[in-house]
Amino acid sequence: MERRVRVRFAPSPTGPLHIGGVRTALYNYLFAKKHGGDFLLRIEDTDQTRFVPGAEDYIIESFRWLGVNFDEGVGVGGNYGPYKQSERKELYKPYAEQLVKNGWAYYAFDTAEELDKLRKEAEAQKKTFQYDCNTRGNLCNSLTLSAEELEKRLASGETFVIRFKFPKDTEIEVQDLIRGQVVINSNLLDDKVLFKSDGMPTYHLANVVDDYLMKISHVIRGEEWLPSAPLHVMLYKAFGWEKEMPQFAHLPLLLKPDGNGKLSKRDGDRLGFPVFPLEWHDPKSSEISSGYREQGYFPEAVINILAFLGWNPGTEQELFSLNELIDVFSLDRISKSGAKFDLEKAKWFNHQYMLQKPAKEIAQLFLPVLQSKGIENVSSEYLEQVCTLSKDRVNFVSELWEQASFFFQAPESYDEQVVKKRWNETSAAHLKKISEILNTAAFDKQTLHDEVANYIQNNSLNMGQIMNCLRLSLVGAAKGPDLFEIIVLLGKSESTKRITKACEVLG
RNA sequence: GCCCCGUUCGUCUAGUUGGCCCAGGACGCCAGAUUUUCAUUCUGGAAACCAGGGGUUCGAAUCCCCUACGGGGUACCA
Repeated sequence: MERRVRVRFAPSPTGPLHIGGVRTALYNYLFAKKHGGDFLLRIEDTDQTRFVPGAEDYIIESFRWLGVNFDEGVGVGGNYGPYKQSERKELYKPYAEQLVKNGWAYYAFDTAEELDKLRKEAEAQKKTFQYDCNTRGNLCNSLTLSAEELEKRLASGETFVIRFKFPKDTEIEVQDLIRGQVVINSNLLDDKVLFKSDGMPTYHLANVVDDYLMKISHVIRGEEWLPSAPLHVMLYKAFGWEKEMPQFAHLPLLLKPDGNGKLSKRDGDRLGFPVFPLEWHDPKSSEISSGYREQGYFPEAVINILAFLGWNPGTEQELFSLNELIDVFSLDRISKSGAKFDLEKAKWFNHQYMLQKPAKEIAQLFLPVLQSKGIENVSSEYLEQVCTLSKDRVNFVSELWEQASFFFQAPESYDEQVVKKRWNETSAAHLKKISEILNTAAFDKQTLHDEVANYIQNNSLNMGQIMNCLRLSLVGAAKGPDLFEIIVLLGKSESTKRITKACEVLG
């Protein structure tokens, strides 16, 4: 029988979630929905020293904005809770001890300082110290201590960690849905700490135990986890959970757009694109990192951008809604190599959504911008029409002001380049005539166009010359949509007023 | 250092079983068209000899090996 698909996104709340994480979550979500399964949010806060206040809410808010919804987990509940590892704290130790009992793990009493020293010594000899099958026999642990000594130490409350005991000379196979089979020899692996001296499990233990208890069917996570996948596979074996072991899929990483290395938090503001879904105010440094939302990206665009960073549908279609992505998504179309973020393409995606979106929706988003510029009392119809005329010309709502401000305030100055090129001593006289036409002709786009064109033709004038002067007087620059659309929208009196003023100023 | 993963236009990538690929699409770039301007739009173009070198084969981007380069890991972080 097919197992029910259950996947999880399991971030640790150590700061804002970056887009690599968002993409991982997205792929999990798409996979779950594609197969009619469940998508859960589990918070992995086993490292108490790295906890950052606000990070958890940030994560939840990010996915709410993106429209990626969890079926279960922190913030939504479910039958397998709690979904925050710190709230499951008590549950892990028995599992670790079970492994000690059945010989798959052992207590270790070496202090962090002692191990540090060993590492430094090894380093001095250009070697690497590893706590493994070759060294554990010489260290302080339940494999080397006598039974009485061990008993004494445990009874006295001395702190310890529990380490996994890798068997010697074993080829460990990991089946990866993206990479195929990966094999590694156990002698190369170190005896990872499963349970820390502060009473918390490490990622490895908590992850495997929780995935098992939460009946996770597929683990889709970043490639940085591939090296520890053999450990996880062995843990399932050690617990006797081989049948319940999820399938693994390790995603390629998101790389810096320039240079080398994986995308980091710092890259965003350095290179002019956000690495976070939402703006993040660091509680400690009070540093602000920009977010897609605040930069004016549409959530649909961000989804689309991220989906295509490391995956593609194999067709030439590039624009997909979230639901369409669910339809066509599959893990075997994920590429193996890392992807660099392309800012230009990201803008293009946003532009595509700008084209698609109804003016009404854009108007809603533009309203706050107008208010910030002190523009009040604009009718929603007027605003909407401005958006209809202008939205195709920008990538972001925030650029709309630059493109369309003249619809709300008369030009204060006139682009000098254009003045120099187009305005001459006869311009004012002609514009006054055109102003008269505007006042007498039927006030619709087509009629106005024809009348003005007639005037220009009858007087053997240059179309470009006159039209550009007219535009200059209304807009103040050589930009904007169709001139007669502008005139009709601005209205008769405003248009003539602007023409008159331009004639006065420019002579 | 050691281990693992990867490598097709500047970027994202198609190319899954070797022949239809002297490699296709998209972004960006360049040119032209349209236009009263700017932008959109449309048309066209430059752009990867498939990391390099060896094989296997009648035939390889596609299979094998080596090298180089890139990335990840190597913590009582996730």
